[in-house]
Amino acid sequence: MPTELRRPARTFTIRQLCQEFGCTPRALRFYEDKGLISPERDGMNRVYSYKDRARLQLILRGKRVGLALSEIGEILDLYEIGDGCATQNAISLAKFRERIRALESQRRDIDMAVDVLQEACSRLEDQLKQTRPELLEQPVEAIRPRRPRPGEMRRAG
Amino acid sequence: MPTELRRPARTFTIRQLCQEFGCTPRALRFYEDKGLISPERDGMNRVYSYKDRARLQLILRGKRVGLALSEIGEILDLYEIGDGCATQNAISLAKFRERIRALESQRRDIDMAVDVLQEACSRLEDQLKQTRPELLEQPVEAIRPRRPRPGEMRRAG
DNA sequence: AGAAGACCTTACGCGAACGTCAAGTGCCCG
DNA sequence: CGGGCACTTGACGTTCGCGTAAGGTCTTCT
Repeated sequence: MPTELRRPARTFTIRQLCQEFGCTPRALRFYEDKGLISPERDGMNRVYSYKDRARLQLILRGKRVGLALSEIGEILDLYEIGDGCATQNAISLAKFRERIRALESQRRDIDMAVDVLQEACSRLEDQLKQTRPELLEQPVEAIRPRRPRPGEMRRAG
Repeated sequence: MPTELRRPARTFTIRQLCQEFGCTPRALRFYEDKGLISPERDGMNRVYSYKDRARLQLILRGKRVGLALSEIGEILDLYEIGDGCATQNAISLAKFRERIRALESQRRDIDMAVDVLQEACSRLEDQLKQTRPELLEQPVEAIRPRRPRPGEMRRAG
């Protein structure tokens, strides 16, 4: 089975990856600046491989769960090690175990937050059913560009 | 049943809450500045009630799941509404539904991240078992204050 | 030829969430 | 009554994760 059939050796432009994952070119270049991805070059232009794409996916996932880019970098490095320094690996291992515990605790937080929000939604629904049932099930922007409230948020940007 | 037995009407100083929840006085004042908590005063000093404490807990939970302080503020406000403007409530409802979806997706991300990390841990363990089995099961700091690596992270703070 | 895109680099800017002084107040303790 | 501690209010500094010009290169279309 020829290699180009097993995996078409496809490459991606920066724009393509951005569209696929919903991020900006600036962000990708920023990640590269931080050493998280290192695409090939065609002249000046960046050329991303499947591997780069996979890394990007991990980066974005990590971000969404609140990892800092530096932490994501450590995790990504792991896949390049192979025969690295044992002490270093031991440190990584301990760190990752900590990370796992943190993530699991975070998952509990999420569950609780969802509960809170869902209870809040029920209360709101009840109220709306009694007053303005036609406003239910609307997407956010279909409702109205909110007028300025008096005591909204004191100095928030 | 007298009230002071049902709930001792206890209050907290800023330091006490900080110790309990592992944050700094600066952070608490910052949240207050943003309108997320409004403790009473004894002269100049802040006096936190059980209610304030509960709000703080929600704030920190929200933070850990990646909510911005402004979003946390909206959620907290909900518990003060009662008979608020219906349109406003409808907007809140839609927003919260969105938030719930986001959180559930985030939960999936966490599950995947945990998988990644756990797989990574297995690989590291295998390697260490073959090379330096005595380093296993150590907490991070018991191992060694890491020596400076050459190509660590190019410009990360 | 000229204009339009898609890419590049450099560099300054920004908002969020605090950290970190500096300077003052109130209260207890020896 | 001086010292120390916990608290206060500014006000400026910092880090992270990019956004946003400004200007240059290369290809491609008309």
